[in-house]
Amino acid sequence: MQLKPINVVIVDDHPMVIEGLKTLLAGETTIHIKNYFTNGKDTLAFLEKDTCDIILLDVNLPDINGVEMVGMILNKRANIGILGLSTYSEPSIINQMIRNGVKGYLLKNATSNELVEAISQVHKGRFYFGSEIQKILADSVSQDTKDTPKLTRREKHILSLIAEGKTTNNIAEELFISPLTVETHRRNLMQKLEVSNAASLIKVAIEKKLI
Amino acid sequence: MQLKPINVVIVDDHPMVIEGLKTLLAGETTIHIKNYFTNGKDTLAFLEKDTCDIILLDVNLPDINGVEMVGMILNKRANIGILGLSTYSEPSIINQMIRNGVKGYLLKNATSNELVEAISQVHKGRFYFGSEIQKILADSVSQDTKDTPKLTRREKHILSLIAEGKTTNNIAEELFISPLTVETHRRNLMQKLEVSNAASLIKVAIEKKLI
DNA sequence: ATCAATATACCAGAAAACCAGTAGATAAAA
DNA sequence: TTTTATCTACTGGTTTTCTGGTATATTGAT
Repeated sequence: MQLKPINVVIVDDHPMVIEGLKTLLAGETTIHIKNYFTNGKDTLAFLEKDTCDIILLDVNLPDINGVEMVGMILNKRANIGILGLSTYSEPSIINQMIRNGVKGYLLKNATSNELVEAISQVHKGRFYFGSEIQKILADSVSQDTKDTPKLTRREKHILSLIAEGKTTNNIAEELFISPLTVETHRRNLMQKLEVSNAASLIKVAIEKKLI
Repeated sequence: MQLKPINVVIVDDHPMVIEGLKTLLAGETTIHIKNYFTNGKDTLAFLEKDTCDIILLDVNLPDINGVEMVGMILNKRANIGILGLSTYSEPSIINQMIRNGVKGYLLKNATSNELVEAISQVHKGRFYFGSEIQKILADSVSQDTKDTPKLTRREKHILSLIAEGKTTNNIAEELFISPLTVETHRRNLMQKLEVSNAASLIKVAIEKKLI
């Protein structure tokens, strides 16, 4: 019945992990490990000529940054499903990976069942994020928002106008208020977000999702 | 066998959509529509006292912004799975919703099958994003990166220092170069990203994932 | 009705950023 | 080797932002 097994490529600089994955997937007739690589360069070279269904991609490769790697792979072969792999789980990295197009994420202590489940889900075009990962993502969101100072409606509005590159005078004209008032709001914004200029104001505002 | 149907609450300001959803789900014995609301306030009031498994949440509510709504719901009841619903599909909104914690996203033209599939996947703790949504997300990523001007290594470095709130002089000291040189880089950065001040420089740099 | 929060407004000086134009040094690619 | 890109640096002037104060009108909530 399994005429077409799922072709998987493993990318991880740690040979032990590769062996582990091979063992975990050994019994699965639906999954075929087509190849494995220990760095980004070789993987990309492989993808020049050949392809696969799923790539298990370690986040910490020696040569190429994991996040960029995702983009590069999908640039070449948009229909490969990428499953991120890592030992730890830093929320910001996971977030970036997702934004760049990974279809799933696994910790390296995943069980055989999880692994198979993840691969088959992603192969079906779905996403797979285990419960630990979901928890981590949820925590990172609440953490972001917890120590966010409250901005007034007016402040939020002016903040977004600053982000658009408008000057104090521009904003004053647009809102029919005095430039001096805009200045005050500007100052209050910087004080609340604990920064000392507009550039970092925008950075932390975006980090804290105020824009 | 279905002792515990999945309890679903529908939130949409358009009664027609609510009716449509009720009809589409009518035959499903595994899914029970527990309640429905046409605005955010009522929904939150309901969640004060009662709960459910899944919320089908329209993005364009009359009173509360859809993105914020997600946060508010999860704040009260973290284990409710939220499925975003909308007619159109603006990538940035979908991205925001996901970051705030929706577990899935559906277009309002979804078929009955998709709907049931989405609800049951999310109820199992998985994500559900239909192929259209995945395509939209993928496009938005490639669109972001396609018209991104190339920054030199030095420029990227200085860009990130600007984002940290450092002044031209600070940066010059840190890099052991003339403030005048930093000024030049600064200008080139603004020119490349087509902005006229540091605030918007940071904004578009983050949008284009250069930071 | 009163209190707290918000939005408004001002002065004045210092610091930093922005604009326009130019140009030498170096390093990498054609 | 010539070209191209990058990094470096300058002059001089204008605009904007930042800092440290102060202060009144308006609004929302108790």
